Amino acid sequence: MIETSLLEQLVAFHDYKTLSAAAEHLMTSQPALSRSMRKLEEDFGVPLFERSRNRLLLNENGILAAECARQVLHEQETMIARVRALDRSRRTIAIGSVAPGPLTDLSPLLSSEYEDRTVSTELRTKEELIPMLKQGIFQLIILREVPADDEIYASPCGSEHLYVSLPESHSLAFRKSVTFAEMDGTEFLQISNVGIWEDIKKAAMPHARIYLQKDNSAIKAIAAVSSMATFKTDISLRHYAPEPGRVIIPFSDESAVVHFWCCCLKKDERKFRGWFKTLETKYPDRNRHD
Amino acid sequence: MIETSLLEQLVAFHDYKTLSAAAEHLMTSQPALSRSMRKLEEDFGVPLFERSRNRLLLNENGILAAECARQVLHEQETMIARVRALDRSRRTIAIGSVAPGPLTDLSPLLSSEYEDRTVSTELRTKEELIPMLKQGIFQLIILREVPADDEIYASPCGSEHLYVSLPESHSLAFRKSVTFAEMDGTEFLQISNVGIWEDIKKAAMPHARIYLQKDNSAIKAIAAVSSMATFKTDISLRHYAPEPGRVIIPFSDESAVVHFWCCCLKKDERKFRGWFKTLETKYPDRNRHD
DNA sequence: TCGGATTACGTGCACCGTAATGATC
DNA sequence: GATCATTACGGTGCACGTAATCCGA
Repeated sequence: MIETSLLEQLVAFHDYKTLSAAAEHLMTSQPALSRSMRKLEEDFGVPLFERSRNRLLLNENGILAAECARQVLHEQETMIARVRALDRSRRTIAIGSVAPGPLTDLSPLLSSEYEDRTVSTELRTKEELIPMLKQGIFQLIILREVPADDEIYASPCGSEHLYVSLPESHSLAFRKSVTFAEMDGTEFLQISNVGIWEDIKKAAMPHARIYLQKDNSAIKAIAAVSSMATFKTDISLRHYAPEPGRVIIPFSDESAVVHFWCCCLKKDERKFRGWFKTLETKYPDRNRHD
Repeated sequence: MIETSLLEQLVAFHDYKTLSAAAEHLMTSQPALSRSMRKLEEDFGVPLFERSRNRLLLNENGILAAECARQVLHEQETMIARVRALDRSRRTIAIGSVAPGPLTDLSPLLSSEYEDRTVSTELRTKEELIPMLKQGIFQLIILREVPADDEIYASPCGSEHLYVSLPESHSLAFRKSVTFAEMDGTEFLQISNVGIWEDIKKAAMPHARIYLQKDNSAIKAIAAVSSMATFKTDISLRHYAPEPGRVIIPFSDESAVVHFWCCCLKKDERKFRGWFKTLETKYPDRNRHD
């Protein structure tokens, strides 16, 4: 068998045409490279070069060998990349969700459940999440429902209730609750992407004007002092400090409450035994489906 | 990059399950292998093993690495085989022909033209020869005609005339020539495969009984003393001694004479410049087509 | 004379094997 | 006690770099 370093040197010689240029590029000496090429020829067992006194050229065999060597080296790199990628994936839990709320609640929990692994989160549509779960891109996904898929295990993981944040001066600021119908036509400022809430709001308040802003602290500050309505949820309220001079009012509509399910592949259920136990404790079954 | 020897050792460990067994198989020492596996881990940059105090196991990464390594090693072997095959092919000239006659004449000529290469010959049908020429399995082929193919160069390389060999006692033994019609229905003994002559004989003498024999010296001896007719050609007569007690009579039919063309790929024409010059000298043009 | 390959030569270190140690069954 | 991996240690070979040589443009 032929050592990888020799193949690299062959490829370098093929690319740089002279031993000296290749040697420089490889940060080695010309004689070392010259010897390597001899050894390579020895290992292949066939002549690879045409030698004149001060010129070394690849012959037909050598050209083929260099081309194949490049291929083999590429295969090796692929191998290394694959192993490293596997290792990385073994050290992280990737969780995808249709909404940011449950991630806010669950990712710290996940981190403490699996202390040696890092948790990465991503927002996606349900249509994207299921195939990505199957491909192993995500180990866990959070949906609004139990998917009709017998490869997938699901467990309830809480709910989220939509609120509106209004300046105290707003005409509805005194209310205990509001309806989507009452708020339809209002202008909202919204920070960042909110997944499925987008669709719910669009459906329930077709005339609302929602200004989506990137999650940028400057904009955030502006929103804090502006008189525009913004959205909150029970989850976000638990995690972030209330803004002074504003009142928080729940939407009373049924569609303002969403229940979530945390899913994994059935084949991975054992791996996440501990995690699902935690979920069951934290979110005692309303209507489990598993 | 990772040295090939380390990958081989990894694969051996994967196969043999313990360092000691793998070390024995690799004809090296246990400590050496232990160190190699550490180095391999270092090179991959990720853990490949689960180590207990006196047990070494591949982890998930390691298993993937071993599987990929096996693949890479296989690629390497393929590379080596390809280069060696190319070298071999560069050292031999493979010539295919529709008939054995021209090979008898030409292969010694080829050998002396290309002293450093070995000549290998094969009998095939025209339908097989042309694709095999294009695939590089043959560098030269001999056909009865100029192929209608603009990738192929052709040059005349002589002709062959069919004769019959009869015992002196035969009723036609006194003739200066015979016709296929006169010989139709005769029993012939024929040594070995003769390519296109087969078809010519079958077409011209549909009632002849030709007993094909393997090229076996015992049978040859029998043929020499038997009274059965056999075939000869001007080429075979030039190369092999006449058989005593027999007369050699040419077929006078037009189809008993065949002209041959030596062909190569146009792209190889330059490589065979010298050879075709030799042919042109030996077989001055009757009706060249190139 | 310069650029490039090879040969000559001395050196260092990387790897090897033996032996010892540690650990588990 | 047997088996297996790892650590320790001393020795050797091999591959390296420098320098010298040779050759061709």
